[in-house]
Amino acid sequence: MSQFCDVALPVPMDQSFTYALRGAEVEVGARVLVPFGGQKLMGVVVAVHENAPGEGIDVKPVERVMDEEALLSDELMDLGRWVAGYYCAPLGEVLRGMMPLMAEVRRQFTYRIGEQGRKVLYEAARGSSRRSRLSVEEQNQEYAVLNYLEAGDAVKLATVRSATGARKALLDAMARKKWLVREAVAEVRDARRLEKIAVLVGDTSAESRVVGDELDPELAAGERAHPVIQQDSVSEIQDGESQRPAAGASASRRLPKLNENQLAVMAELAGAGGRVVLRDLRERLVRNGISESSLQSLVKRGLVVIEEQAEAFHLSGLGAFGKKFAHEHSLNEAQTEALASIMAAMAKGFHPMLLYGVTGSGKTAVYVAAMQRALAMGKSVLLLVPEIGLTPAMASTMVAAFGSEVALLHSQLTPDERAEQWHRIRRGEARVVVGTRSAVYAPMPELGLILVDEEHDSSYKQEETPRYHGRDVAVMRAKLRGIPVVLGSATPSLESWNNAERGRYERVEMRQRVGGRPLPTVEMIDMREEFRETGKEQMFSQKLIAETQKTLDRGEQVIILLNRRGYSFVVMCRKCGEKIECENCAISMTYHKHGDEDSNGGEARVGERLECHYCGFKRGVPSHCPKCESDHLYYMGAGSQQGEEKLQELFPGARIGRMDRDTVRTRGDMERLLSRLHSGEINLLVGTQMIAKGHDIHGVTLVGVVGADFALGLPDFRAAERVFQLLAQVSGRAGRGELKGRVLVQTYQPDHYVNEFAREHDYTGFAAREMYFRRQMKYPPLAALANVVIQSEQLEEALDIAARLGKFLLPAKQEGVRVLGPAAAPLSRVKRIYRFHLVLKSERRDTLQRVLKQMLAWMDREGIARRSVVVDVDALHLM
DNA sequence: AGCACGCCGACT
DNA sequence: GTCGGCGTGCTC
Repeated sequence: MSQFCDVALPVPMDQSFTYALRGAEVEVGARVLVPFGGQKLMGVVVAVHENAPGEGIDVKPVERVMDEEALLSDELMDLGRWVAGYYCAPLGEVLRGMMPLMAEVRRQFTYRIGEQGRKVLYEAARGSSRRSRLSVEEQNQEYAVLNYLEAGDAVKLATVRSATGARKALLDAMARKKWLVREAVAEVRDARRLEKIAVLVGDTSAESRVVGDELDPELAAGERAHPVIQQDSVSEIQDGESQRPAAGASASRRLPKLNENQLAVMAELAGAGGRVVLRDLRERLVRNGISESSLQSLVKRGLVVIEEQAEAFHLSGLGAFGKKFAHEHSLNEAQTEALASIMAAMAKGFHPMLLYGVTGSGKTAVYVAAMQRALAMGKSVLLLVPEIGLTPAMASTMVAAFGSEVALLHSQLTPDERAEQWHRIRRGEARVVVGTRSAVYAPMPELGLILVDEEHDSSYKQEETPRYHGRDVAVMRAKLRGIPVVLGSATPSLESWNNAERGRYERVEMRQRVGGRPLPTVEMIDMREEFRETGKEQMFSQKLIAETQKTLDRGEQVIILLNRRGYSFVVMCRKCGEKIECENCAISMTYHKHGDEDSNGGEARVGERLECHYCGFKRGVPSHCPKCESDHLYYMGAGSQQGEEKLQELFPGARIGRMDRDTVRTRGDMERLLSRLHSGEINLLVGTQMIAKGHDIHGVTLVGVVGADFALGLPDFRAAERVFQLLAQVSGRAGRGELKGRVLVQTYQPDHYVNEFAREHDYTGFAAREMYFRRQMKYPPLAALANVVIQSEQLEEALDIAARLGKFLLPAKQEGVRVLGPAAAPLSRVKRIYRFHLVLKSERRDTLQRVLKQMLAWMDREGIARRSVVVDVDALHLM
């Protein structure tokens, strides 16, 4: 039995902490609750050993072992260590992000009366009053608290508050002046939601907990007709409290005479397989005119027991598209070949593949087929998707194909639901996991295949510590497990493309659309020429307007991409040239004309406003320039809201819908909008890049692209790649049905290579051209890159740290690390925080990593707070 | 990060 | 003399 364990805690420090076990047993990968600097924290055991830490360290005991066996497998622990090392993030923070079980620990405080408090109370009783600056009510409250705690027990915050009405701040203030003693406690609870089910006796499952007294309060107080089983074989969460199994269930089996209603209840239960969720059963009984007392009698007689089990997971709103996917889908030749390659890889151990398939080539069908094969081989499968909420069709396809074997992990789950799914997966109940970024850590037994859909999508990158890339973690997980990983995309990231070119990934191509449908033709509309001809700055060109009209007249559908939210994204004063910026950010505010929260059939109409798209700050629309008082305010730059308005004017007969973050907030919004598109209720859709995401709407034959080349001017080495991806993806929405599609791209730079390659659907050509630029400039994927962002609310502090880091990094240049900056970040101030940055590039990733680690260690020594320096390894953008 | 401790200025 | 604000440094 070991004496000590090292624990990784969710604090921004690159070290673990040693605790005494005092006889407790614990495995690496288990969670423990430990005291830490006046708090109680949940951490993960990273080592168990006999080595007492050095002199002067006051080793404290582990307060509680939360898991008897490892919650995180060796594989996931290794993955966590890799993520921490690669992304220069503290292991404890990485591990916290790997298990969404924080809902199971509630941090709390208790308060009890201190010596000083007793003295105060004693003096008050003798009539002497104290001087205080507090209000009379607050003083009274203080005395109420002292009175309440007089017995000396430690009482939870919530209890003190409900008894005396004292706020937390008041209690903390009392603790500070030593009237009270404050202590951190942490409550552990099971996050699984439980539901009651009625079970025909003889059908009890070991996983359930019988609570038979729920239906009849008298029964609970009096004699029980059957023994109560307290059986909980699921041991992830040890309550630590008494939960021992009682004697087995020997249900009394005198067969009494049952009346008609009771027999009906029995029949109903039997007909449903002997187990029915109580809520549903009650509903059915009511419908059949059977009173609940019949059920109660059966419970009393021990013929039916009420158990609790973890509630079945719920899939909301998947009905709309659920039927689309046939189980036995016939694959075409390219799909069959792709499937064969994946299946061949299953025998090879670690084997990364790039599935490059043009839009509409049927990648999803290949995924499903591969997943079914893997399941048949007894393996479980992980499918990562960018954002489930944005592509409900993917979710419903998976549910249609895999039913209750699938667990969906998406951002809209509550912490409890997330924990519940996590346990379900770990128990092996869900052998198919479909989820966003963090699902890459799903605790899957027998994981045999990982698929990453739309692997180029930027939502795979976490934009806070640990700043990992879900796709890259997926590849590393596959490597650690020795299994294949498939990265699918119509527009692969240059990283993955490069890996395929170098032979590190097997490349599998699907160059044809399913059903032999052609890719749409893509035409550029030169907006410079348009301006010369019309002399006006128009949002939509004559040609796009004419073609839209024709398409609508033919009864077909049109999608128009306008990749900016709001009405106008710059408000400028014509007299002094001042642009209205956010108070908190160095960013132009966007004008929203009547903030229509729900223009797609909704009611809410908020007044017009200016909005900052970075921090969310909103303000009213000024009538005068805030700087020079002139009233010549000028609204520039059209967003989707204005696009919708203009289209309404141009096509009064069209049935227009809008898809952007203002109109689509939840998955439900998205589903409703898509279903109106599918039904043809909407025939003209305008929106931001959301509309480019994998939607499969057969009636769309024309796609218009407005102002996409604006992004080419951004100070970002990936700008061209982003625009190409956007053009290719949105083009992919056209011509998915019987009729051929057409794409019209309005641009001021028709000769830009992005536009030229996009016109020809030539991803390969684009990649080669772009790779040349990256090679010359030593940008990824031909160099490893890290963005080091210095941030502080104080400008001087930010400048100072930036300068010191710059100086520290000077010698790194000798090691072949290029250091750009320090310089103001392109977003020089966000949410009141000033931002500077340094960009580090190196052809050797290990060198870059070493330099970053040295820098972080040096910062520790220098006392530079880690929160003021963000290290973003493989940054997707340098803003 | 979050928290305790300690120094200082403000106010009774 | 007392209170509370905030900067500093530590957490096994």
